[in-house]
Amino acid sequence: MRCRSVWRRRGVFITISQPPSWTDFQELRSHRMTEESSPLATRYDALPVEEKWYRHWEERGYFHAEARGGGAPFCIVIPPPNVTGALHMGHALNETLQDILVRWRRMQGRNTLWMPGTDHAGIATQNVVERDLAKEGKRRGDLGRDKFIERVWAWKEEYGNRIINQLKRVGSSCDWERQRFTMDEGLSRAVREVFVSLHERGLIYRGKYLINWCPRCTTALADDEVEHEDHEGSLWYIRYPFKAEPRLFITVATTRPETMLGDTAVAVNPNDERYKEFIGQTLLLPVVNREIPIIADESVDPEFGTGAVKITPAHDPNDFQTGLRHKLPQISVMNEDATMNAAAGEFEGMDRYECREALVEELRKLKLLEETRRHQHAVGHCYRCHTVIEPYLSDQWFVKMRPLADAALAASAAGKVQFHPERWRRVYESWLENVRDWCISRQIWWGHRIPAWHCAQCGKITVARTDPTACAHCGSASLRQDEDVLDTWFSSALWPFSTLGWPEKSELLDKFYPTSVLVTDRGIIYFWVARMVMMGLQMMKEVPFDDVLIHGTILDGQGRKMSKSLGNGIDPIEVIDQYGADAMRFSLVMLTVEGQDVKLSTDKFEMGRNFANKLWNASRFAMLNLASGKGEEGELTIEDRWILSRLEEVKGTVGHALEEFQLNEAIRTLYDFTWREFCDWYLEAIKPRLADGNPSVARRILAHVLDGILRMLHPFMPFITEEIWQMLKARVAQGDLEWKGVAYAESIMISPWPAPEPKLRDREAEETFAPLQDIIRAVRNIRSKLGVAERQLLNVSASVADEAAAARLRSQERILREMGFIEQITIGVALPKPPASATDVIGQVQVFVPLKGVLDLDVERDRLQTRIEKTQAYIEGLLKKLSNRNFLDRAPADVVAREKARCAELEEEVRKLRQSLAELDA
RNA sequence: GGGCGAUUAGCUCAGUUGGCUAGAGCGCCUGCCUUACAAGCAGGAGGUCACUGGUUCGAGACCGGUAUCGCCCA
Repeated sequence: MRCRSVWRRRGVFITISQPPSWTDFQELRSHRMTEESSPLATRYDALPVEEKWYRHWEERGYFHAEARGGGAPFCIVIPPPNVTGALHMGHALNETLQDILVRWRRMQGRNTLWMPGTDHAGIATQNVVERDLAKEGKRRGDLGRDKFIERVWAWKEEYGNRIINQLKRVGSSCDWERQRFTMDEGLSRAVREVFVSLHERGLIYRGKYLINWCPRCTTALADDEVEHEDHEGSLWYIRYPFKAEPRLFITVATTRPETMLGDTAVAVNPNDERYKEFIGQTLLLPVVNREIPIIADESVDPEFGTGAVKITPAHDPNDFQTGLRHKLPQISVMNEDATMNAAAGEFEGMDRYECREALVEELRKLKLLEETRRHQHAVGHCYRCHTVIEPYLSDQWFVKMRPLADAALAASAAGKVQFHPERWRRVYESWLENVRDWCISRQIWWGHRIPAWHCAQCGKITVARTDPTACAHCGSASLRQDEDVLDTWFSSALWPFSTLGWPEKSELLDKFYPTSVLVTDRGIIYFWVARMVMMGLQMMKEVPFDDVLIHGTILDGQGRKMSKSLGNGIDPIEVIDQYGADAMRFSLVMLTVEGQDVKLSTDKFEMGRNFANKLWNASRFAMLNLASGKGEEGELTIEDRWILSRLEEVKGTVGHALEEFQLNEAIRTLYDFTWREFCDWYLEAIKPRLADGNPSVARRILAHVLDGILRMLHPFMPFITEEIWQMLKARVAQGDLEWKGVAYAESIMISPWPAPEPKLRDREAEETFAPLQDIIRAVRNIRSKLGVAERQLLNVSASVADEAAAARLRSQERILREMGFIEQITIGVALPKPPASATDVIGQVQVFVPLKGVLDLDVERDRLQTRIEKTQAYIEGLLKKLSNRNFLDRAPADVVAREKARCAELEEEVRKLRQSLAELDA
């Protein structure tokens, strides 16, 4: 019967007698508890609790905020998830952090609005619906624009709320009554107003430029929507013959031979001696036989390839700029789907990669291919579909970024937008410093259609707030609206004010703009955060938020990003089903420190589940004891004073950590306090007082401290804290157990946050309690090492330095006896060591535990020897320090004094331990 | 090429202005049915704080350099 836990752990019975397993025992016990003693199960069951309270909160309207509500405003706008999206761990973390801030501020009495919603995710959503259509063998062109958009709306109605419902499972206390969508009428009006307004100010323009083109989505993309990846490719060395003497040639190196069909020059560096004499001469473009000049341009790197580069203004961003400088023709050789067009001559109709192969083969035949080398280079991919981007020449709409970016830079420089952690400010700033104009038009159908009309008569464009009937320039009625829609991020950039009612006058906007905090991942600092700041400054004349909290990215157990293609994601909904939302939230916050990435695996959630269970059982214990009898007034004992003082400190630490966005520090503090102090020491300390049947002030303190724990934990673990708190509230009301007049509201989520009251710190109690803990631990250690059962009552004597110390310790005899399972304790000055005693020394106190017949001399000798060695090692360190003249002279006096005192104390400890060791055989 | 981050116990991570013997969770070892909790309790083992040079009375922390891994930008 000695190794049951082993059997249970291994799940195998290895004895002949087959004793009952632990699981059997547990079932029996929990059955007894639930049936006879308490309606509370020994294991916390999260799911029903979470479902119940979320519905309750929503029904009571606790999430709802009004402009006229009391308290200083606190507002967070949600980073709108894609309407096509499904909740992933990144969302779960993001939601959790926002909900903590929101619930905390709400409890503090702030007028708190958490504005939720989704964005229409133009390309992504269109892709999803097109895939649906493809199953029916149709393409969007078969439906036509209007029918297709109807279809997308229908899809949105059916599936668009999925992610919202998933956010609710996390516990998010968003004001759902105010939920918005970027394609809403109101938000669409905001988009249109901003577009027209920026156009009027000359900050939006249209033009033919080289943009990033996704041939699969057949749309333009913004610079930051292109993901660069290093690819192992080739560098082809191609000979371009001179027109005047075709046997001579210049060799150029290129990674993209197919674009040579659009070459309009070859460029060399003007300082490159090798080529100086050829500048101005004419080459014959191979295969095509077009005459192209050799030009000189500073931008050419003489070190790259041969130092001579082909210039293709219509298919390369650098060449485009070079082309402009030298007024070169722009010859586009591809169609929208990256097949070759008529300008490619014999290659027309081929895909760009087919063309590459065919062309290289052709060059080889012509003996114009000099060599091919392996070459590592960065290739841009579409961030939505991962197709290789084609730099492509086309008419697009742009936002002129320089003036907007400068304003955004000024705002961060002036400290109007604070990043947490602060280092992200530089990331944001360096993007703004280098940003190029933003291509905002997309050649798709799902999105905000650009409010610009092309006149068939004069060819000019009319941009208007209301649909025009006549051209603003010539009055013609033959107008056609621009086919393009706007980048989804254009509407997202307006989110902090468009959701609050802008461009209408709105009380909500007046009250809550600028919002308080933005919580997001570093991945969208450019896409979204910077653009919101720019748009906020342009349209509202104020930054959209004061603080930006950048949290880490969730990675898998091996440190890789979670992705569908790797299949390494953890589904938050499955985690919630298995462990509970509170457990998930707790674990995520425990693991996420100051914006560091989080390596996650499902077993990490056991931490949260175990803590929830611990809290549940501690509360269960409290409920059982608060159910009977009233909490009488009376003298506070040492453990009461101690726990109240500890609670006070925790209130301060947690509040301070939250102010500093150190949510991890806050939850860690609460975890340690709840488990290591409240459960391990306070609950254990008051058990005898509760059990002896005498009315006790302990009940009041118990209720009070639990209340404080629950309130502080509520933002982190909203469901379990509400469940327990409601029970506590009922007990407190029945038993008249209020302490210090703390009011119990209707729900914990609208109860006041525990305000720190530093004057309630009781340092004397903490200083008294700590050595008591040490003595108890010493007795436990002796028991454990010498094989004495934990609850076997012992007689102990404690020898102290003087009568005053003895008196102090005697006054705390009760708790020593109760927690140390001591029958009789003798406290005196310079007591002799009883025969056959185990010993330990804690500061000035020497503890003797007589163990006649039990004491194993060898074990005790080892124990003391180890203690002595460890203490001695520490003393040696201290002595070294204290014998250093420099330390004595230069370290602060209090540090020196502290080390001296510590050293003396430890030397005394060692002396006593040595003496005990010597007496052992006596 | 530039920037940022990481490197601390077997694993995952804390360690806030430099100062008690570097902590936690998981894992590991010993013991435990202890009327809140075995998702637990009590006790314990386990660390050249990546390497290197420096600043300092004192460095896991501050400064310089190196290495490895990761992210972002070009």
